Amino acid sequence: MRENAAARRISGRSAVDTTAVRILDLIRARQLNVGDVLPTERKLSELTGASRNTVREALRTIRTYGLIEPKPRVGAVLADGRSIAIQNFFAAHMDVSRSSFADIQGYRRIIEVGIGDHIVLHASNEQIEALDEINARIVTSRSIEEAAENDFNFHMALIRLADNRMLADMYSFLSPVILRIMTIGKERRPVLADTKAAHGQIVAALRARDRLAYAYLMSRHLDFALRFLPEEPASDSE
Amino acid sequence: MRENAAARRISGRSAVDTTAVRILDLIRARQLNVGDVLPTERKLSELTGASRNTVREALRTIRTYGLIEPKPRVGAVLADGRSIAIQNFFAAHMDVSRSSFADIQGYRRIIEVGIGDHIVLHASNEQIEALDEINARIVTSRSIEEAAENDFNFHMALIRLADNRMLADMYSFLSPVILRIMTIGKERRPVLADTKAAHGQIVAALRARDRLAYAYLMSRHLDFALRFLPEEPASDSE
DNA sequence: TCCTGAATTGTTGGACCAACATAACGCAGG
DNA sequence: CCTGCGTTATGTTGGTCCAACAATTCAGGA
Repeated sequence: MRENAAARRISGRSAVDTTAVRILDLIRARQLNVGDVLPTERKLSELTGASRNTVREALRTIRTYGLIEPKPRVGAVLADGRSIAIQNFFAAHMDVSRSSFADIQGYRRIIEVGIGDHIVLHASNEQIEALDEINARIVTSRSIEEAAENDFNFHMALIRLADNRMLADMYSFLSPVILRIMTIGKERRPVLADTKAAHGQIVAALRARDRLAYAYLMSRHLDFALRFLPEEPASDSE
Repeated sequence: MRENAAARRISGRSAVDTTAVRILDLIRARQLNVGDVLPTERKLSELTGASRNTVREALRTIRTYGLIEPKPRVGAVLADGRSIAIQNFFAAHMDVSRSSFADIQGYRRIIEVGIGDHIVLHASNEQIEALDEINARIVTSRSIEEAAENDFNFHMALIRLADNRMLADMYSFLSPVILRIMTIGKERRPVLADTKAAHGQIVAALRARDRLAYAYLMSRHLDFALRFLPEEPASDSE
């Protein structure tokens, strides 16, 4: 145990860090994949020579990365929690509230116009049809909140067609703010049919694989929404 | 204490999670900034009603986010370890999902191509000239890291011309990973003159206010970079 | 200036709990 | 007597807590 501490000192890292590295090495060495289980904490304690508390702190680190999900009775399960982990990272580091509505809408515009090329080139006809289905739900909304949610779902489905996890993660991270923007917009101008029509045109452009039309229509659609937003920044959500 | 744990169980979260949230709330409530110190673990244990081990696990989570750095004798210090934290985060995930690099490059492409319109319409000639200046520094780089940094600075300057806070925040958030991608790319193919030339063409397109040329050149530039990324990136460094 | 002591994190070992899965057991019915 | 089923005992595991010691660092006094 004492020489363990010495080795730790040499490597410059704490026992928890070295333990975390060892566990990650173990995962790599055993070629574990998502769904496989890690040895129990007590076993890991034996394997690494560290105490169970140290192992737990190391596992906590790996867990924060979204790589494992502990399951009682069976052990830690290799997970694919990348999305959630990224969202937590964003939440911990970025202060969305300091951005203005215009900023976020501008960001959306760059993104949603920008993904047009990829969608036109790679999306299947079925996927595009599915967009129509989602779009149809907007006019059935019973409340403004529900309408905003349906609106967001349409745009989120579009984002997903871009086939880029980072993008999807960022969007779901921003979803509360975007929903808030949409809600405010619909409060000021509650014409769901117009929104549905605009979405419909966008889908039609995709169906025709017309990237220029898509870019134009999407850009106009988002600009239009911006026109009905107040100047204030996105203060306190939730 | 026992009923405390029970209440936590009911709230759906673990004691560690709620403790982490409470500590983050504490940081926010006290308006703590980088360099300020958190209460000691024992104090936090009293404040949150959780045991010291639980507090330690919560602190470990926050630490993994790079928000604090523990210092013996004084307590945890609010830190700006974002870069390292994000690098570690992606390093931990590269082994699992190899598509991360492609994801990020795809994201960059959407963004950097997408901001062309705004730059062409709103950037001043002086701002565009400044890009040339930044670009010139690339060939003076003395090391690969410095070259990557100069490369990134050029792209970051472009992003800033988009005049969108959310965008700039996202980019600086991702900067550690982008820098790493650039470093790897330059290690494989260290031709700085080519990069400078590609950047120069992009700036020329902006100067001519030619948005189509910009989109084409930028898209090609980023695709080109992607071609020199390994299939299995980020094999253990340091 | 140097040194002692105190405070704090780092680490360890141990303990208990709740949840859960499995094995062992007992009982009714054939 | 055997078989099948429901029930109970048992063991394992993560979650939490406690007490103790080592290592480090700083404050303050000799």
